[in-house]
Amino acid sequence: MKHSAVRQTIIDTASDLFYNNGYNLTGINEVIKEAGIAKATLYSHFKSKDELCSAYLQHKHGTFLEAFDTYVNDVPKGKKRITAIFDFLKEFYESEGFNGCWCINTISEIPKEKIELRTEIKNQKNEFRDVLLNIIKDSLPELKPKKKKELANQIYLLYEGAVSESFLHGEVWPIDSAQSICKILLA
Amino acid sequence: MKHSAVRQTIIDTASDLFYNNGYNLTGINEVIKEAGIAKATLYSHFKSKDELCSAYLQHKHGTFLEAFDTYVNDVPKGKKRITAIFDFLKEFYESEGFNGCWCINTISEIPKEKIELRTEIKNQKNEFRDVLLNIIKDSLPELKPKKKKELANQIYLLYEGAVSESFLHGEVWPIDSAQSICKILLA
Amino acid sequence: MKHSAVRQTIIDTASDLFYNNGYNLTGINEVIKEAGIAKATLYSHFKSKDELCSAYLQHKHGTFLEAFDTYVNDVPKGKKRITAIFDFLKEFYESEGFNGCWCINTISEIPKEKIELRTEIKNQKNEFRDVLLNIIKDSLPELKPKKKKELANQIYLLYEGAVSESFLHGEVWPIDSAQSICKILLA
Amino acid sequence: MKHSAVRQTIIDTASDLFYNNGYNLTGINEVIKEAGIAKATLYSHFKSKDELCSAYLQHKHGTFLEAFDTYVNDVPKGKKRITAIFDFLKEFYESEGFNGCWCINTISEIPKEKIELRTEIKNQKNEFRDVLLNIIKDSLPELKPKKKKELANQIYLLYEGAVSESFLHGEVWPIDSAQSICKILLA
DNA sequence: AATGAATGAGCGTTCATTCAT
DNA sequence: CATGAATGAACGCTCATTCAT
Repeated sequence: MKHSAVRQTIIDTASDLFYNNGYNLTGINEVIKEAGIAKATLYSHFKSKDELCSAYLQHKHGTFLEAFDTYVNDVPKGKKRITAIFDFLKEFYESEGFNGCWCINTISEIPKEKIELRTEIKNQKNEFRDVLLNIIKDSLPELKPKKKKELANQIYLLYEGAVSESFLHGEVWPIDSAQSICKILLA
Repeated sequence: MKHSAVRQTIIDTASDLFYNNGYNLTGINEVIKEAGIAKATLYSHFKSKDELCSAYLQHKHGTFLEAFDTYVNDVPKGKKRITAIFDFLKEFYESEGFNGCWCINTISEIPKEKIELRTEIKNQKNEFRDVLLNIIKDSLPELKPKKKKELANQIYLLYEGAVSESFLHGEVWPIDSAQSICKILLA
Repeated sequence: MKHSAVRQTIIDTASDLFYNNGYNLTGINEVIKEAGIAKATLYSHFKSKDELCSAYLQHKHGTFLEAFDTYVNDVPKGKKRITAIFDFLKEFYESEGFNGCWCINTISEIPKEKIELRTEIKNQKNEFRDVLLNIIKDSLPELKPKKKKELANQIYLLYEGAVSESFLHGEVWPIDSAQSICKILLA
Repeated sequence: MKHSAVRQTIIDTASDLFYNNGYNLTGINEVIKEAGIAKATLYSHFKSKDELCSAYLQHKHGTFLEAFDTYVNDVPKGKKRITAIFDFLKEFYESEGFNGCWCINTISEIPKEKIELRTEIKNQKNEFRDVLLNIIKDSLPELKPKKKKELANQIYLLYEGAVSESFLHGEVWPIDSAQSICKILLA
């Protein structure tokens, strides 16, 4: 197996385990056993569990953004596309293995001193806000720049709240609620 | 020192440590050292770390609800009181030691099998929604019952999102954003 | 409750727990909880768990000897009475809560240095051998003294083996086997 | 040191300690200190103390059976070989570190729920009975099968009783007594 | 590049016992 | 005389990481 293929196997395996069972609750031994590799192999690809955590976050982020873009861009521009953001979330919520937001989950598990991981998480969220802003720019070009940014932040806030709360309660209403608020904001 | 006083010392100490540094990242040894008690003393008051976790969650919830009620009920009834919810949050955010939501933080740290803790967390959130609903009933009696409940859920969602996001970014804008949306909903 | 009554309650409770669940596996807390007394009350009656262990052994021994005497002396003198020893054991084996020999069980659980407990156990066994010897003297007066003693030791050995092995296997055959050997010895 | 060598070192060390000082009275810390290994090393070889206990029992059993076979098969076939069983036991009793029967000792120390260990112990005893039966088959082929099995059980019972009692009293007479009974049975 | 045995530090928990009240 | 809160020491066990091969 190619070097990079092993690396990807590790990331995929770790991602599933970290996301499903929690970062601290998943031991290195579990990862290597599931990935079918030796312990030192893991440490030759990632110099610490934290570094693997970083790779996990990036992997989830990349996969998410791709799925998100694909879904949303498939919807006609305009307000429809904006509210489709929450349709996407509903699908995400209903998909097998939904476990809330990896960023929120992970930030609770790591000590404050681990600046690099916390920065990674902030960056992801900021990038997601940019993605939302671009969708707005595309879909609602008539809005003033300031208004666009404000709306992006609002939708971001609703989205994040809906992820957390639908997960916490195990119920879909927070997503519906977020979407209904979104429609009001667009009115 | 009275028995119940020791118990409260343990809860206070554990609460600070769990909330500031994380539940799993805080060892029992740290709690007893900080509380100045022996390990067996802790275990005579709480039969497991999980039980102490439960006490921690309840302590935070109780303290929070009291401060919340005091603050909000001090504001004249009506829309003012509703939007004051986010003024309270801003004070909470700016207070020393703000570390986001103990529920969201804790639920990320515990395995799925720990039903009791997860139930405790859900109950707290539902109770908070009820508190919001009662404020609405008090402040906006003219609304239809269904509308009241819907509004309570919306404000709950905004509040929760604002807590998480202000903490994650270390910035106040999510609270402002939530409040501005709230005002729109009340318009 | 009278002082001595409390003491007896403790001994009875501890005896049941030590015998059924093992000496080391039974904690002081379990004893006091079951006996319905305070911890310091126990320690006012027994200055250590070892001392309670001693009382437990003596209690079992006394109860046993009484039941044994009653049973055996009810059988007509002669060889019948000797072999009835194993009928008694069969009843003991079949009684609820049979858990082998408290001496053998306990001696495995305590460190070699605890001479007092080990002596207590040896004394019990020697006393039991004397009891057997007396039964033989009573039942088979025609035997020579040396033969009596030899027979007592043999029956003792068979009895002890039968207790241990019936318990270990959870089967009655070792008692039958012991009895059949006994009959040969008497022939 | 080879992997399997470390494993054997652990078993040897644990066996000495468990057998001499008792299973519950011997902590894992004592085992690793004596074996000169790290705690996690022990747990990489045995996933629990119980599993180590199982290895200890098997080790004692194996060593015992080998010594037993060697000794007994060195004696000419016939009644001599049968009674030599107790000569072997006398040597065992007189050997340094004799501490009774590991099975009897261990079964007193473990809770009833530990079925696996209790089964292991029963199996060892049954295997020993089979060994005795085979010696009888070899040595006294003229006996009827039923008689052979009966005799095996009787000798087993005498042997077990003699082990326990010689250990308990610290005296050799139970072995002599058992052997004398054995001779009667063979007469 | 890959292995897996070995580690030191720490985990949550339980014990028999003491002592101020 | 009885209480029960508090203790220090030890328990069995798991962790992320290293290093000789």
